[in-house]
Amino acid sequence: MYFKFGRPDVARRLFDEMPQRDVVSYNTLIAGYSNCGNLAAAGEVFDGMTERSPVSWSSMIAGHARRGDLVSARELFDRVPAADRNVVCWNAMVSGFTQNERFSEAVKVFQMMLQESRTSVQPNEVTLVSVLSSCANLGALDLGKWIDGYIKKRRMALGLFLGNALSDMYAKCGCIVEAKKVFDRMVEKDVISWTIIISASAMHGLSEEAISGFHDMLVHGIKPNDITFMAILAACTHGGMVEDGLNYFEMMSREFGINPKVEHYGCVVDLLSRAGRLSEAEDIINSMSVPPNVVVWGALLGGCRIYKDDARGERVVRRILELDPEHSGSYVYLSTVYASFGRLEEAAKCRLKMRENRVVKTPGCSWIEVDNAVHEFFVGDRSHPQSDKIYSMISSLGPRMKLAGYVPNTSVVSQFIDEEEKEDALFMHSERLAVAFGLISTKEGTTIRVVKNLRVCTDCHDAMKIISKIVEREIVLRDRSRFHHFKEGRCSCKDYW
DNA sequence: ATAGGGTTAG
Repeated sequence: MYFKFGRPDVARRLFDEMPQRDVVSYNTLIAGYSNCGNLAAAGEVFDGMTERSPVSWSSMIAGHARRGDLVSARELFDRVPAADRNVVCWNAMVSGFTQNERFSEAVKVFQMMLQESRTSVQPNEVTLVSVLSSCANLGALDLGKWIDGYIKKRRMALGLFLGNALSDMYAKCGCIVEAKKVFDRMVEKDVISWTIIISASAMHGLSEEAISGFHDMLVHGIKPNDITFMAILAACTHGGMVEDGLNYFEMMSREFGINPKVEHYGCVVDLLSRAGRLSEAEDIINSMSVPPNVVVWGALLGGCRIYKDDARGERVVRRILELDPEHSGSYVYLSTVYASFGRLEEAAKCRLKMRENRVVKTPGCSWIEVDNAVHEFFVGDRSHPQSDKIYSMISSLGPRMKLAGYVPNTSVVSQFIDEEEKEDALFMHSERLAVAFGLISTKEGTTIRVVKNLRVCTDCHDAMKIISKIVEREIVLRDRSRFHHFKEGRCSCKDYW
């Protein structure tokens, strides 16, 4: 109890004053220290134990994993006596990797667990929830489907946790119909279940469905939370429904008493900026009840780019660089603004400054799941074993794409403004590598599903549309914020994203 | 009695 009230010292005194101490008393102390992040103290108690139980081990593993120290977690895990290596120990590892965004390692641990489970442990609901979350993040649909089958085979109940995790996995893997089926099968639904469906609709550009989902939710007596409003605002942004978005933003505080967080302002500024209402967006930033961050200013900057409002853009860049001197996008944008005014010297200075400050951009990365394995590609990557085949597939597509009307978008501006900038254009963007690998390694006619860590650039978006047409394949590309379904030369986002 | 889990913009 004293741990829960933030008084580990009191808990420790009580422990020391106990006339007798058993394994459970030790475990309680370890768990307490672990939960408040004091792994040194937990380790000291753990090392002093003469007799340990599975609880002692899993508390220690989870404690290290929560702090992101997966190396120590792993070392401990490997030391657990076989008899004590129960399902909770495994779960601590799987969830540890998942919570630290090391999704493919989470999947690997799960697969190791399955190898072992034939004799000793079986995954339970907690394991599956963790792995499904990793699948959702990786876009690993095959494994996700396998887990769905496993749940059915073992006749496991679709409780709130498992149902939500399964539904979210389908949604994030691009199968919105399946996600809804799971939702419908669930006996009990909470605010998270509804939010998953609303945000799934938003991610797929189905704004009307998102809005009707929101109203259904209210009819069912479920109260939206701040995350639900994030989802509904994102739906309005993706659908260009500016007035609706502003109404929901109003409604959030007025009817539901939820104070907008910086994230909500980010959505609204994005909503207005994309629609070209730049001065309204800037007014909102200047009247915010919380200090604006880089994301909020960045959303306005995005609008300045689209609508070529260079004067405002330059102003916004200065604000961003005050907050984050390493913001790569701003340097790139600023140099473009200078270049467009013919101030080439200043443009060059800006690029130089970027190099001096060692501004690092997130490298573009895409991945695709083929035969239960996730294949990862970086910009210009040649490390894949089948790299030669991949590149020859890309070059063989080239002439066919040109014939079908594809014009590479190589203008200086487009190279500057995309997230992966100029020098990358000499290489191949990661999503093209992943799609090409999909083309050479899957059966004709199957849908190709690729996930990307950044947003897709205009040029690749055009290329994907053409490729879907000439190879007669559906390409589902999930980028950082939404899904693009390319089919017969068109994209589900209607080129608004 | 003490351990492990799901939703969030750009």
